[in-house]
Amino acid sequence: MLTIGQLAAYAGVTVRAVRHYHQIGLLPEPERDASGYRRYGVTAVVSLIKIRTLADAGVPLSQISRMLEADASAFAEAIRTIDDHLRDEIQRLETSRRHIAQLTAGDTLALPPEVAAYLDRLRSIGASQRMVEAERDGWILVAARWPDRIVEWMPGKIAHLDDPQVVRLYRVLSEIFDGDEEDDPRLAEAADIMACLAEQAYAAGEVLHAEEVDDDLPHDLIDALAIESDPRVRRLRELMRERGWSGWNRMERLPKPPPD
Amino acid sequence: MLTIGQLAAYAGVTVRAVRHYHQIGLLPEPERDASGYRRYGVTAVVSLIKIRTLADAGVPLSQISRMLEADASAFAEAIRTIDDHLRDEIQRLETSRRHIAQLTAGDTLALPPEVAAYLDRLRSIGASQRMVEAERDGWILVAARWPDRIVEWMPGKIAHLDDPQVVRLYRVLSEIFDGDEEDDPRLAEAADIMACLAEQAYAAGEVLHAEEVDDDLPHDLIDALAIESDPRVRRLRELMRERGWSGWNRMERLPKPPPD
DNA sequence: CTTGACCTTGACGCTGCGTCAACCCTCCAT
DNA sequence: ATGGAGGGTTGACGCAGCGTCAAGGTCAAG
Repeated sequence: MLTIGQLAAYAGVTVRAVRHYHQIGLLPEPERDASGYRRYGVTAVVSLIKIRTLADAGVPLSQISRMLEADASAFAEAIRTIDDHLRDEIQRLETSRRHIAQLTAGDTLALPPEVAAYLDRLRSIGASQRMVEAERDGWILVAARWPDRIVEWMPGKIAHLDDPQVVRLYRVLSEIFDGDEEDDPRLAEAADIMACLAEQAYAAGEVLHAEEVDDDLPHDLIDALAIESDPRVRRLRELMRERGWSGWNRMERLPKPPPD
Repeated sequence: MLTIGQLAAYAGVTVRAVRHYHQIGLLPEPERDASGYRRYGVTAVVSLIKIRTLADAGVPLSQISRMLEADASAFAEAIRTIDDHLRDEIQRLETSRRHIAQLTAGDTLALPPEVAAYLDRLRSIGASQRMVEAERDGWILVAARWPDRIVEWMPGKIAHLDDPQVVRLYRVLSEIFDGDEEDDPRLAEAADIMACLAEQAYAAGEVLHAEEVDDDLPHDLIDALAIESDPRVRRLRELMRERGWSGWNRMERLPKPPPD
């Protein structure tokens, strides 16, 4: 007659595990001796070894009792099911590994490398750290909504940065937002450039029409993000409105210039 | 301002997950509106997306906040650690898959194929189902203790089954244990054969010496197993004792024939 | 006014045990 | 006889990451 410790040692498991198997009814509780100790016969050893064999192979404890009673075909079927689960789990983890290999701190987190390249380019033309971070967060919002299309958009965006007007715009905006003047006169200059760029884009037919995008939320969020990160964006929007454009990131020509 | 449902939908997670992140302090609790609803700003969206990006890559939630604040080198280090864990986990599961592929119902469970072959051979020479199952359980005990050495022992064991005496022995034992006679006369015949075989083995120097095996427990268990599966084994042991042999599975010549 | 879709907190469930806590039993050396 | 080490006993919480009720309060629309 064996004690629980001897049984566990023989089968290569912990005492706690054996008690757990009792609790869930996987291994029957044995008789107790006079002092209340569990006393095991050899059949318990054999059962426990079988249980561990299946458990080590990845069979969930809840299915082991069924499998020990199953006939060959039911057993094989159960094995297939479990193997499928294992395969799925391995795939999941391997996907995780591939993802994690792509991760870097800072700009590239939650963004495809194309966008990271765009942000690097932004920095190199003189955009401030704050500016780049704000852009990054905006693109994170876009990437979450259109993870595939964003990659198509980036080449155009990057090319756009060759335009001296755009460079000037980002520099001016950087200066404005790095300063703390409530009503910086350069806001007007920025608005002028943006209106001019919008005009060019409109002339080239590049302004998005409402139907092309199924969902306004990302743009609204980016708006909110910009305002949250610096309230002077609100003033910038007003200035754009005066110049006949509705927004600040997704521009639309206002139906009528408001009489002032 | 977004509700929790809108926030969750945008980031592609469940509402429950967002609340969980609040609970563990991963995502800060936002302000509440007049009715007690949580109201989220855009920064929460960006944070949540970053959190999901890391979580989807297999980063444990408990480490995500640290990683979001880490510099590039600490981040990379953390990534390595997590990747190592993922690799280990994948290996574990792949090991499980290899194990599970080997599993079959019945005889081969918890036994190497060599032993299964031995058991098949046993059946083919006329051993009864009960007999084979008892042998199987015994070998399970042995395999648990000496998983490597058992494979070396099997060829000899299988060859042993070519001996007509052994065949006769198993048939007689099968008949005895399939019947229900308390004191079957064939027990004596079985004992005679076993004694004879023991004599041959002893002469060939094949009897194990006590020092060769570091551990008696498996043999003791097999003894107990046999007695548990059929009490008449006890009688068989007595008969062996009368013939000058100590045991029934691991035999030793008794020091002196007891004067009767 | 009702209905249905959201929101709130609180709590248990899952998987397979690890790890106290607080106490009892046995055996061995002194 | 005694004391301590090394067993055993039940009971309970903890872990990871949420899913899933329960039992409500709120909001927008018909």
